[in-house]
Amino acid sequence: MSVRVRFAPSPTGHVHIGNIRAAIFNWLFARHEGGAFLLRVEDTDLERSTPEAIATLLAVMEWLGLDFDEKPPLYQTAQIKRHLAAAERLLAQGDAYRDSKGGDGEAMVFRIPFDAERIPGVVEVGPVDVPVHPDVPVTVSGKGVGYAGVSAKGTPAPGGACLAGCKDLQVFAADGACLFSLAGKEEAIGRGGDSVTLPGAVRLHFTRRAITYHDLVKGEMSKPLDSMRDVVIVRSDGSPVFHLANVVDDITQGITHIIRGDDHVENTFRHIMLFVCLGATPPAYGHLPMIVNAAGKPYSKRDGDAFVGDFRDRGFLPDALFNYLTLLGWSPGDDREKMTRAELVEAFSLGRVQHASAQMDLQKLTNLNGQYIAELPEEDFIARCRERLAELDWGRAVDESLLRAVCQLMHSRLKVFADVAQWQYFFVALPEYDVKLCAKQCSDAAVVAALRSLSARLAAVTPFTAVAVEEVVAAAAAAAGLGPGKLNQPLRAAVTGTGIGAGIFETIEVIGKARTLARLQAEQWLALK
RNA sequence: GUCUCCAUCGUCUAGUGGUCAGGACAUCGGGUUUUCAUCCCGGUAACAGGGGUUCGACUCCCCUUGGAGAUGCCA
Repeated sequence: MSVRVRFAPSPTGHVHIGNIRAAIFNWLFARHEGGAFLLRVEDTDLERSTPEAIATLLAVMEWLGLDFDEKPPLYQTAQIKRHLAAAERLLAQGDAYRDSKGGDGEAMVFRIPFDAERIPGVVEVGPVDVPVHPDVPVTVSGKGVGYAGVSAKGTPAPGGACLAGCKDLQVFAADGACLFSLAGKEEAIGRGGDSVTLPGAVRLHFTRRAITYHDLVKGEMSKPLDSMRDVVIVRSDGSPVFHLANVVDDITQGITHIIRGDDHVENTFRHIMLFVCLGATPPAYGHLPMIVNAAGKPYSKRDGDAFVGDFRDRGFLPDALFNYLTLLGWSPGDDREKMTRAELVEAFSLGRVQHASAQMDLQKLTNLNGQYIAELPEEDFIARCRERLAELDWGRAVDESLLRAVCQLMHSRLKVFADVAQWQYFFVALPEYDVKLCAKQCSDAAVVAALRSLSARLAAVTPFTAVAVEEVVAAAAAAAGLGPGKLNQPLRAAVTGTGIGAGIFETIEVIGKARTLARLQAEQWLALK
């Protein structure tokens, strides 16, 4: 059977970086295997799943080049009938029951099957004894076994298990008397509605069973059935719960491999049971480690820079972000880091995915982005800069030849497109001056005199080239008794207002004679001292 | 509390019993006809702790510590 994977986000308008990483890994896996990558829009939260939010989701995927197969995508809200039908089926089979605990009406609850052996991966662990607190009566019913454990301090600690977790259950009192034995009563209690309440019990004895599966990333996984509870699948208001909807949709879409975040490992055990009880073969699972913030904590709504759109807005290239994200929690096994899509598709495998969570490193992303920008063809680079500049009020109608000259000069040092905002001095008549910098660079009397002498000297320079300017500046510095190069930074401050940039003579050539002279003569660099 | 998962430089990672524990980002120092960046060269920096198993553990097992997730009507 060919591989079919899916990305199933709930569209909220803000696609989280962790979610999109899951999408990327699914996409990579599908492309590597030559399978299908499907999209499912889990739009059950009507409040947040607006048409705009869905459009944002699709735009982000397109931006990152995450093309999906079998359009249009599956919309979860359109599947409610299937979800509910599945719930009815479970109810009819005795794999679910109605319960009113906690809700207004009756919710529907999936029962962990007592004959759990029919679930692939369920194994018998062996007999165990669990101490219980005598102050809290033990209850045994179709909803499970209720009891209180004993904490380290000897106080009652909340406990409980699904009925299937306690095969061959026997309940004992302090004097050793057997208060209850489940053997032979499974049917009457499980589906018949019988229940018993047993005060004074101190010990539970039963055969422990566990459900296991092989995780494509983490390896063998196991969970004792007695640490599981039955699962609500339909709310008391009649709406399907995530667990049901998710599994039913995966069956509908014929998903063979589920690759998702670590936070779902716990759900996997019950999802496998749901698949089997709905007559489907459980898919293979692979759980990706989470991406955490700089503090090592999971990203929350409070963390500003965790949305994909934010990275796009700050001027990261989609290929750079894509590449960087593949490196979070995965590596090709050799020292390669900067890799093309084709190389990533070729090298990707779930077995090489990390088990532990990864921290986002903005500096490394930025560095990688700089590498991608450096490789951009000149025309492409210029186009992106123009687009970016158009967002700034002084960058809206820039001269084309000036723009090209600036781009050529600055290309190698741009790491993020948002930084073109610092190019103001190339385009305006008078730049904004860094007061502290000017005070530092242009306070010396000899420097000031040399700078003043420069406008006359420079006025005579034709053509106004970097080489010619350099000669003149060197001469001016020498005439003022300044060492070679000592006038360079003061000149930069006086002409550009900043202390950083490309070579000063090249920069001045691009700025041009007229504006250079005007800035020198305006003496803002001095007035602001 | 209980259950599940996790643990190599500051960060991302390589490593599947024998390595001077490698690379990248960051950082520090030097160079590229003395800004910043690029580029080049070099340095600092890690196996969470304790027990085992073994001739020999980063690597296998156990415990502790720390972190994350789950614990019936969020997804």
